[in-house]
Amino acid sequence: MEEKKEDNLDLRQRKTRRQLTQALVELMEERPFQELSVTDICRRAMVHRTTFYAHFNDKQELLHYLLTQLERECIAVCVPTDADSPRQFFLTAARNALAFFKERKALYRACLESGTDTETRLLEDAAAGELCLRLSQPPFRDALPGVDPRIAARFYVGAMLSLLRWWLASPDPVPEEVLLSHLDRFIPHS
Amino acid sequence: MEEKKEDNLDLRQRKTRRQLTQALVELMEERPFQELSVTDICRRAMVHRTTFYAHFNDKQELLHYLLTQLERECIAVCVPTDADSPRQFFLTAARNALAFFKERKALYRACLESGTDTETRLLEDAAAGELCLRLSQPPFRDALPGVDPRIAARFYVGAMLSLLRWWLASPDPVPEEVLLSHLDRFIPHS
DNA sequence: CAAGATAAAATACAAATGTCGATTAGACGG
DNA sequence: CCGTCTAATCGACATTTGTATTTTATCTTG
Repeated sequence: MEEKKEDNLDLRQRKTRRQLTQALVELMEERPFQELSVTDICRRAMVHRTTFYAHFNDKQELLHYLLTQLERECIAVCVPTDADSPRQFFLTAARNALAFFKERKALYRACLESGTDTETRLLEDAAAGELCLRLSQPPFRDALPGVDPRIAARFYVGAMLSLLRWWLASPDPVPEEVLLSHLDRFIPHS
Repeated sequence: MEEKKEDNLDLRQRKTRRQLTQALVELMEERPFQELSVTDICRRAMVHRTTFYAHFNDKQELLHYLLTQLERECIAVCVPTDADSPRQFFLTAARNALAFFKERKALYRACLESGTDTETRLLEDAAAGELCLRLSQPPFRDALPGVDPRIAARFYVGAMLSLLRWWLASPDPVPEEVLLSHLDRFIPHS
């Protein structure tokens, strides 16, 4: 709703946003997002309901806001700082992502079960953007001649995230190393 | 909600379900799903609101119902009947899927913009299941030694669908042949 | 076709949603 | 520190949601 820089917001606004997101996180650990009402969230956050509507149009928008922050954290954590090939870059990112989500399984599950899986969509766009950027810049620029970096980025990010979703949702998941070794195998060396 | 065989439902039930789904399709072409109320849908469908709740718990459940039907159609249309290798199988399926969604862009967009992109999630599960099944049965069973078919299926289906989403959402999409030639390149020959 | 089953409609209700305008409290700059 | 600006609160309101109960209409089966 608000499109401001987020940092130069009024102190009061940042405070209520923190209270609301915090309340949402707490409540999502108790019961599925679907069953939460705006009234519930406001009660928990000790924020007046009209104030909620001054910030977000509905509860999904609050969730979206929360997940955008999470996504930023994910990108920051997972993108490798050093890699000598696109292949290496991607494999390291995949390994990092696996670790990142393994520790956030609870929140992740809660979001998936909420029906609106905005998380992976947000993440997909952000990650594909990041990878695409790398593929079209100096270090890796000429490593893949004739390949559209946007297509390559979407392809591999989509593959990885789909695998990740499946792995996180599986009641009896394949061992992590098996997953990684398959990834290693599916990605060409050139 | 109802888990019956769908065919042997009471005539009256099938009728109201058709009316409701039809009304939803119509309304989604007028404005985003989010802005539709159960009351709206019932008014358009000429079905009493309490009857709606006898069939579905909320409007997302109706959407889910609609998309499940669409997904069945998609699988039926896209899965190749003949293919002599996993590689060939997948490439043909991808080509078919591209054509299928190109003709349903409007509905697809409407669903994506609705916030709940249950469509692609449903489709991902169904398609991955289908591919996995093929990869673990006679014709292709031994084509990929040492590969877990579930992992391979998720990987390639995820890649394809992510690309598809990007392609459909792009205001100025890459030519279809370019997309397909990249796919051809990204999938190993073995 | 008639009897019994059951889905749809009608009515009513408590709770939640989304939006007002008016008032109070707090943040920020000079 | 004080004046101004603006966010948060309050109270109220029309609408929507989800459910329960009763009545009416329609399908199915023998």
